[in-house]
Order: sequence, then structure tokens, then C-alpha cells
Amino acid sequence: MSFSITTWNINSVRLRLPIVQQFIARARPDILCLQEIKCREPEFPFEPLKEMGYSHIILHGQKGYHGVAILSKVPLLEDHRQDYCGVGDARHISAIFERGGRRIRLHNFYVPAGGDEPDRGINPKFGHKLDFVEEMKALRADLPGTSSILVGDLNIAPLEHDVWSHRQMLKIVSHTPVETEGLLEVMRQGGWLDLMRQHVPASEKLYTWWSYRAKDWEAADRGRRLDHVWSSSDLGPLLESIEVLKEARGWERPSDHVPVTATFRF
DNA sequence: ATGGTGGTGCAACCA
Repeated sequence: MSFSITTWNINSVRLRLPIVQQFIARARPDILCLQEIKCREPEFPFEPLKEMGYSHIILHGQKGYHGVAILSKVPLLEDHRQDYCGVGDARHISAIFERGGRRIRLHNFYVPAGGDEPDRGINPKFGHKLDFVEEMKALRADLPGTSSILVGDLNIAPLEHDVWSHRQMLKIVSHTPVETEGLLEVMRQGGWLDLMRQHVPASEKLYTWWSYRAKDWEAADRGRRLDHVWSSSDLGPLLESIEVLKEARGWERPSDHVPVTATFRF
């Protein structure tokens, strides 16, 4: 049996409900994790998504900004919303699902983008991002009796070929050394596997986001890998495939991020 | 070096 989990920064779930439905009709993931839903719980379009088979929906919403949701075909247990940095932002939600005799905690993150200036002395948003990443270092992938999967828009492209030009991006927020080293340290300390890079070698370019500001995003192809799928070490051998649906960037009224789907053998 | 586009929700902020 296969089991698939998609992560997608949707940049307003209400505005983009039609392409969420288009994606679901095509990919039919067992679990869909969304970021930047940009609404509170009362405004979330529960009914049309439940009708597509996602009877279990949990979310951490916020008016106008941020917001994360997990839509699932299987029950979600022991849900939790962590307030990173204690600022009241809706940037994390997690829950446990059970599959093939395993208990798996699924974390869905929306890490702060961090503003334009990569200097916490003059840009508090960059400081907030670094503090957020620091706090993520406490996350352990391997817990007694529970496996883990972490997905989301982490707003950092950690490896050289996660950006179109490593050299030209070194002072650009999302690829500065303090961020990329911080994120790699979150992975190392927590015992997390980078499943996208388990599937696609680190020597190949791999992007999940293309700016809205490019004249022709596809021709320029100046992408970044900002969206990630991580797991505890026990799930690594069970990964069947990773699909980055690049064509979704060209859909009607697209998000600037595309869906990333991990399929497991369990 | 600069400005480019798109979201929320009606001005300014965020990405």
C-alpha cells in the first residue's frame, strides 16, 4: 500500500480553492498540508474540501496572515499548535496519524520569510526568523514509539543547488550562511532526513518556488527550494517517490509555491 | 542599484 503526503504554500486558501480542488482531483494525496491559508477557522472552506474526501481537517488560523492546515483522509489525533517565539503567529500545527502499525507525528510549518535585509541589527524580521529556526532545533525526529514527518514552507534553501545561483544568492535572505547552517543544524540535532534530497541528488537543481516578480518565471527559472519534506530515520527506506509539481506554477492564478508530494510504502 | 507582482482588505503591511 502507498500513502502520500503533499505540502503546498497556497497563498490564500479562499482565493485559490479552485486550484486546490484541481490538484486534489489529480493527485489525491492521503494528507494535504497547506501553509499561508490567510484566514481564521470560521472562514476556512471546510465543506468543499470535506466533500473531496478530507473528513479530518485541523488548522491553526490567523486573520490575513500566515495560517497552516492539515487535511486528511485518515483520523488525526493529539493535535498541537506551537507558538514559536511566543508572538502569537499561526505558523505550526501537528498531529498524529496511524498507518501500517506505526504512529507518525506530522508537523506542518510556515517559517517566517525574514524580510529583505539579512541583518538582525537593522531588520527585526530577520532576527525573528533566526530565533524561530533556533527554537526548531529542539524538535526530535525519533521519539519512543512514534515516527515523525516534518513538512512545510521553511523559507530557507539550504543547499547550493537549492537556488539558481549559489554565488549570487549568498547575501539574499533564504540562502545566507547563517540561515542555511541554522536549518542544517535543525536537521542534524533533530535526527531528520531530507527526503527530497534522498530522492533527487544534491548535485541537481531542485526548486519549489518561483517569484511572482519575474517577467517570465519559466524562462528565467530563478527558483528556490523553500518547501521541504523531512522524516525520522526509520521512514527513509519507506520513501517511494517525491514529486514536485512544477506545472502548478503555470496554473490559473497560481501560488508562487508548487505542491510537493512524498509517497511512502506504508 | 532598482523594481519587479500578488495577497489581505481599504491603508499599510507582508511575501
